Amino acid sequence: MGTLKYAILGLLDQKEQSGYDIAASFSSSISDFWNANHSQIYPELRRLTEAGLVTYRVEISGQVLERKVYSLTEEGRRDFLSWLDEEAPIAPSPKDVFRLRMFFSARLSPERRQALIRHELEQHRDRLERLKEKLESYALLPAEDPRFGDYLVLRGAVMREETHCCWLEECLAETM
Amino acid sequence: MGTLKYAILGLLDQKEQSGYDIAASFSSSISDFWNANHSQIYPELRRLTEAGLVTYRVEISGQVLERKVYSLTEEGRRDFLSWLDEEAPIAPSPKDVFRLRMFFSARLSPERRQALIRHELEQHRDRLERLKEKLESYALLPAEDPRFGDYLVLRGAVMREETHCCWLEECLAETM
DNA sequence: CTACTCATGTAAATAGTTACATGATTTG
DNA sequence: CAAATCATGTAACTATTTACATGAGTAG
Repeated sequence: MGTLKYAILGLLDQKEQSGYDIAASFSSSISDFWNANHSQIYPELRRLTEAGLVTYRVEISGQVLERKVYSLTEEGRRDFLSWLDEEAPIAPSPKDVFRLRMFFSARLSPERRQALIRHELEQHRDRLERLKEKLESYALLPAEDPRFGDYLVLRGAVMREETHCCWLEECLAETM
Repeated sequence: MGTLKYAILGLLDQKEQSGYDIAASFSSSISDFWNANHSQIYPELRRLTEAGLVTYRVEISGQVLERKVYSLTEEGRRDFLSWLDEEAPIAPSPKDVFRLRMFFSARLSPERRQALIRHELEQHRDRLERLKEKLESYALLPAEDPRFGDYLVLRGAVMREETHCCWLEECLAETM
């Protein structure tokens, strides 16, 4: 699909930044629906530069440390906006190792099945707490605010985790 | 992670079957949390055979058409059951192209943003209907039934889709 | 006899992870 | 001065997708 390309173009559309900054975004805000390591980002930035969709200037931090600050070209912005506007078919259901385990869980003892569910539930409750805290920092934003997209997806992530926890609790209850 | 390996071993643990059958499972029941094409399955079955985790016998359908029926070896079953019993750390949030688009959606006109959401919602409502119909065929199963895992994950898939539809409806409402 | 399903594979390309490799800058 | 963070890259491997390739069996 080449989605990484558009994730990067979209971040650069918001503000010019380095590969390192992009990697940092993928480990924080965006990590609730996309991620990529620097080892994937740097080569992609090279390809985007070669394709003329982004350019960079070199900044020096301190005495020598180089920092390549990337920004979109006209063509890059056009490409991004045209991707953003596409009505795509929905993605196949995401892969989920835990659900796979539950699918096969009739082969476990009731005790072990419950232990696995409890372990999963604990971790998802932590994630949910973290997300809720983040969400609080966004009061209800108007739809015109440039950060409205952030708010929508964060709200979606909270709902997703809440439902997942809820499902796990039901699984526990039904196996007791 | 090598999850495909355990998905295949788990299916073979349920009953002996061919690569073709496994591929069919990945396009139906299991597709709500895992999938793989036959081009990934056949090479994996070869590797599992070489590793001594599965064996096969050749069946002939009709006059000549060969069908390799795979089953678990003792070692294969041990390996599968030990994987099944592992308490693993939760997976990173799944990648989701639509959420990525929504994250950037401040760059769209309100009309286009709404059109994208409505398009997504229609498709997820269809998927939800299909899942609900499937779920009806499972009455409440006792936790001891070998098909109880199927029931749990199907219930989880319904909840996941319901929440996703719910989120999309909220997105629509808040942008109007 | 045509279209669909059964059945098995390989090849080539893209996507993604983990490890290797290096060195500067900042903070405590 | 040690540890964390800033900063950029490559190499090797694993995972996944799409396309190529072939042919038998079945139902209408």
